Amino acid sequence: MKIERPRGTRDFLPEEMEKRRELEKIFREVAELFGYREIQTPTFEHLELFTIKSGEEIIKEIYAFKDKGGRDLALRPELTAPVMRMFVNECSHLPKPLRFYYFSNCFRYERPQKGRYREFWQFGAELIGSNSPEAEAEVILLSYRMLERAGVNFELSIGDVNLLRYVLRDIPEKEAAMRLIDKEEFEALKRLLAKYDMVEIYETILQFREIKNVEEAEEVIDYDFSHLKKICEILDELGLRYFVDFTVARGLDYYTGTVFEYYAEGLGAQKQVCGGGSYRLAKLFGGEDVPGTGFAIGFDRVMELFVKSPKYEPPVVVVSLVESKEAFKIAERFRENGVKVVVDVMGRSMKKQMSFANDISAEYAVIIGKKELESGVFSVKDLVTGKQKSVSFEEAVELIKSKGRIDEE
RNA sequence: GCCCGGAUGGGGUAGUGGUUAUCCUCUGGGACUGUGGAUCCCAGGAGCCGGGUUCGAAUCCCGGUCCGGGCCCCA
Repeated sequence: MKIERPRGTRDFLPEEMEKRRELEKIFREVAELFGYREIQTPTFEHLELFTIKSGEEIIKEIYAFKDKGGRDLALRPELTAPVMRMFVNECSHLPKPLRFYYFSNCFRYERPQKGRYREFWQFGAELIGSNSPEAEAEVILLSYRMLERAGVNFELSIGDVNLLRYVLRDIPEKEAAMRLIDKEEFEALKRLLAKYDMVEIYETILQFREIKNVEEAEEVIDYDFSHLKKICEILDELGLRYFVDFTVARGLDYYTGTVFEYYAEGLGAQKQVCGGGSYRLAKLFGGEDVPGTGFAIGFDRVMELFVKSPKYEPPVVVVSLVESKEAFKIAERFRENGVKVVVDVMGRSMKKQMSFANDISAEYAVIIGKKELESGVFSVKDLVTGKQKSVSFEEAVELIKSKGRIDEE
């Protein structure tokens, strides 16, 4: 009986893994260029951390369990809460702003589908200590550059939950209305608002749908847009492409203002590749009321769109006709000189060893027989040209490292 | 949690209520014991799981699991 992978999990073979590392490297480089430093938090936390942030009803979407001491724990379903917990626990005294980035797996108990898995990876960043327009512009810029470098074709929408709260200030069911706006279920929204005789608010929200920038918004509603305007000024100056979209909403009330989302084509129903915004979470977790701004990129979704594939360098094959310990010694000499080599561990004939070298697309074979062992020379065969020559060890290393071709015997 | 569609060697597939389940690829070995790629030969390896119908099920039916797509959700 074969043991299957748990539902919604994946195995990554070398080729896929190399591609993932390549994308990860790009994200890291960009984050570090912005002065962000990597952190890591535990894979599991107290369940409470997540219920405080998101409410009891999220338990059904979480891998929650009791440990042997009866503690209620949960595999992290996201990273903002753990990062803010860490901040409150041990970083409150550090000079602000703090710039952190992370790349970790998260777990959610949901129905898997394209771009959605039960174990998935998030690459994110948090700027802690400020939610000024500059802080928010920086975080948006960082996420923008990361997705850009990854070659993703995306659309960026920037919204303001404060504006929505302002508009909905007299509605008893604010949260529900917010959700409907986020989901763009305007008919249901209309019914909800009609209940409270607030249809004119509905008209205002409908007008929001048409808005593409702050100037247009100012004509629709009397509201202080200076914060958002400042962000837009910076982003415009840098040539970023985005839409102001006030229907970008969040159901939870620790979001304080600016929120943004990135969408990409080609992912089916799961087309959001990144989401972010400003929040006040530190206080919820028992710390001072320090604001933060951050985002999380759905790493696996970006992977679906990430085409660049690093070229795999096959190893040099040491083809041995002598005792294996001699082959091991020679392989070690090459490795000490930075040359990636493999030796036969299958007890194969020379012919088979050559054939294996060919199968893995090796460019060079180093042949070690009695002759070579006695004379101390190395027979290097260029598997691209098919030509071979006898050289010293140093010459062999030099040739292989420079990827030189052997054109004649 | 809901709806739809799938599942045959490691990968890709054919077929059919009835002998030993097709072909390609792959992997290992050999032809060929100091030289790869070509060719040929041999070997390995499969009907998701459980139940039902039937003389007989991989095939039909039901349930489950997993995968894909959509909904819900998306902190």
